[in-house]
Amino acid sequence: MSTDRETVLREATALLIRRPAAAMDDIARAAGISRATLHRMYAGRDALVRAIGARALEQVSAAVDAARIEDGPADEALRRVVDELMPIAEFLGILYGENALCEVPEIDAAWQRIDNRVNAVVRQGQADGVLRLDLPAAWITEAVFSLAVGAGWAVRDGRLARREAPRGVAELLLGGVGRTRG
Amino acid sequence: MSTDRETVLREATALLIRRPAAAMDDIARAAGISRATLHRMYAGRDALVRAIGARALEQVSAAVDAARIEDGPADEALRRVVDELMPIAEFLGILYGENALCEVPEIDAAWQRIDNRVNAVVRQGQADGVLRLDLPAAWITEAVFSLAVGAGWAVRDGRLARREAPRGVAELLLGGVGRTRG
DNA sequence: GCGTAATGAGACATTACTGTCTCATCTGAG
DNA sequence: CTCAGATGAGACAGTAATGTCTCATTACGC
Repeated sequence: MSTDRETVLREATALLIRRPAAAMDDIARAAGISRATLHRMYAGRDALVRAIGARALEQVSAAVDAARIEDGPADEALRRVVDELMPIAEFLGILYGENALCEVPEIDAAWQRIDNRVNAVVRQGQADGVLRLDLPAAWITEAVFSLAVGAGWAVRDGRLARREAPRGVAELLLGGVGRTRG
Repeated sequence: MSTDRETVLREATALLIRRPAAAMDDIARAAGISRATLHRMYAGRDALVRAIGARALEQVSAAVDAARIEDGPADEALRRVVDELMPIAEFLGILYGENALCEVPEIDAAWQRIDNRVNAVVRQGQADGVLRLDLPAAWITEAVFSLAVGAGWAVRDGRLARREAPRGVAELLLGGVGRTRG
């Protein structure tokens, strides 16, 4: 079948999100290839999971790049980053779900760089008076990703329309759900 | 060591959040008991995981009860439920992390009941004009739990002070992070 | 059509975890 | 103190997954 690494990684990701304990056999079948080929492409399960993590980080990093978060007001930057993040929420989700990835130094470092970029934008937004000062910047940053992941799950489970997701995340993040400012 | 089931479940939960693939051996050591005793307390790994899920649901359910979410305005109800949820965010986290639990009918059903209770409060809040109507109730409900779990992670990793967490979640949820209503 | 490379199917040994067992030791009630 | 019950340490077989291998078949460039 489709033996290109892109497809394999995508299918493997999709499966591992649902069943993190899936065996190589299941992963291979999900990707439409044999277990032998999967082993030829990746030295072992660890290597595969690390490749998935690296790929996920590439996607997230590219999304943040595409959002040009360093340009313009922080609130608009956050809207853009959410817009870019939602289509790849699955990749973001696996970075959250597969805690084993945090123990890979390179992956953890790469994640830290992404987190720091968003964090810097948040702090800038606070300094510019665009974002609230009474919430820790680290928490706002965490919320951006948490909400994106949560919305991704909701979309996958059919509780939230895909086209509603980006606006839903951005509106909730920036404006909150209350009609009177709490 | 401490052989009461309460401690064992708590330690097992704490470990499985970090390493969902942990072996019975690791779990026993983390709980300070021998693998033999762990097997005497729970018939097997499945039984242990299901017990953890059931315990987690009890905690979450008790938290929602304690918050009396059906009383008073919805925004205040959400603040109370966040206050009650944060101390047990780890239990909430494992319900999100251990996807295997969703496949246990009783646990999934119990979770649905909790989700529905919060969802009903959200819809009531929208009908009362307290919560925004332009965000799906299901998404707001999802966000409550997503933010609580995310804040729990941030607290565990030292990125957010524990005492800041409840207010941080409630403020972000209800008021958003922007200084101008977005 | 030919030949090289890649794939699929499956055998195989190895490893890791599980679940059960025994037995020595410890603990606590009477 | 004594004894019953609980625990810890570890042996043991069974099982599932891994990683490596071979070989037949397929796909593809020439």
